[in-house]
Amino acid sequence: MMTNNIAEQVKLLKRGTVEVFREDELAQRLAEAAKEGRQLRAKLGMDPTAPDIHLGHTVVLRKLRQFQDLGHKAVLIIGDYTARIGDPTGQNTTRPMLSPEQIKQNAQTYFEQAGKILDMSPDKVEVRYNSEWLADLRLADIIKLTASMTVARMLERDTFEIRYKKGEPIGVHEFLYPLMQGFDSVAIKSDVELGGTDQTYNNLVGRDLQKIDGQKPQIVITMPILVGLDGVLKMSKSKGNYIGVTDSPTDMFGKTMSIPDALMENYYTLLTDIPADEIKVLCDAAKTHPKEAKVRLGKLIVKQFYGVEAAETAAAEFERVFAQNQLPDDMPEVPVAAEPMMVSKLLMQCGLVATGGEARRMCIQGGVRINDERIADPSTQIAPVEGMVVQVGKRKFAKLKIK
RNA sequence: GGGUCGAUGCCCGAGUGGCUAAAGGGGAUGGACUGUAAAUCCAUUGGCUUACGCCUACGGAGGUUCGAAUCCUCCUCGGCCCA
Repeated sequence: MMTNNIAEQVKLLKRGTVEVFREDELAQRLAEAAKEGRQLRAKLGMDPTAPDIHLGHTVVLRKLRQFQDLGHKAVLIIGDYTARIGDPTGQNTTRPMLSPEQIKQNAQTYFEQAGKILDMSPDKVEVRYNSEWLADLRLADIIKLTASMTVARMLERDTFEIRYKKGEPIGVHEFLYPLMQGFDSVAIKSDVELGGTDQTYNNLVGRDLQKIDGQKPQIVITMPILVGLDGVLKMSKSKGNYIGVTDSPTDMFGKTMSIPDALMENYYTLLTDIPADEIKVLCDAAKTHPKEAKVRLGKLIVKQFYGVEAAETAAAEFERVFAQNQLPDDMPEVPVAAEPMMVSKLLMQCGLVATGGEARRMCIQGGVRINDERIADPSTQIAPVEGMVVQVGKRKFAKLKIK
């Protein structure tokens, strides 16, 4: 009976993962915890330099939530000390040091946003800053730590390997990053560590260090990296190809609608709980019209953050604005003076374009509409009227408010 | 420490004295088509000026020249090779 139960848990936890190191250990650890009546400690590291969470992060967070729902504890590590180095996974090497206040503030933002996915009740979450144990290490400790690793092994890391081959600089201190992160696992005695596949190496180092320390090595679960809206690069804030968890329902839905069809299956699998066989049907263009499937996906995503009603509203709004070319429900209201001015000035005041040149271009290219009338001449004088609707491109709107 | 090569616009990358606001590609944006998909086609892509022009830009600071991304000097950062 117990065995069966455990097998089911493993199956659940395995869904959507790329790899589990190792699956047999996971089953064993789950059984152990059940027998001893203790919570497993599932670790997830967080980078305090980029606190805004997007759907890419939620892939891992959703997995962590499953552990919580099975009664275990999420241990969130704020990498305030590791942030001094910067994860070599990113292209940037050394980052500017953040002030403690800044870190605290970023962490706060992170918790608020992660709370949309995680169970934040006190018995389900533990929060730790890694400066707690890293700041006081002495050189002797660090030497011991570095002695556990060889240069050859370090260079196995894909990012190091690539950069090394390309002749790009690699700071020696960057070698410390995986070690520090691995040491976190030792410090908090984690049972499981979650992360994207880009964290595989780092997380496996944690396993090694725990073994050396005489601990049971953590089970490492890697999740796929969510592809961004462009369909190619990984979803990230800096690439601008993301859906943020704080995006408005309208934006979330709209962005979902703009993903390439080929991405749908991936998104369904990683961002919803729809069973695999059902996803197959949805993503088969012969069985389901892609737009229909995408609408459903969009609703499911919005629903997770804003509820069913908001999801339906967003979908209806989308249909009206883009399929029927009508005006959106709520447009940002922009206060302007009543004096006539050139279109380009007006567009800038509305924040619809960044520069005069851009405004000019938009006009010439036919992207500017005022009260649904195309304005092609950038030197056209416009007399602002209360409620006048200014539009640039298909999705940028502003409603004038005379001040 | 010595030698050598390199740093160009959002990114990659051409350009070795004037024809260079700087080829080409990518990306992005606007338009056509459409399902805000893909593919395709056209256009735009430093700033200001109702566009005549002006200003700022090729790692940084000086210099040579009528004229410099291009030549010289110093500096900063990086690659590679030797030790």
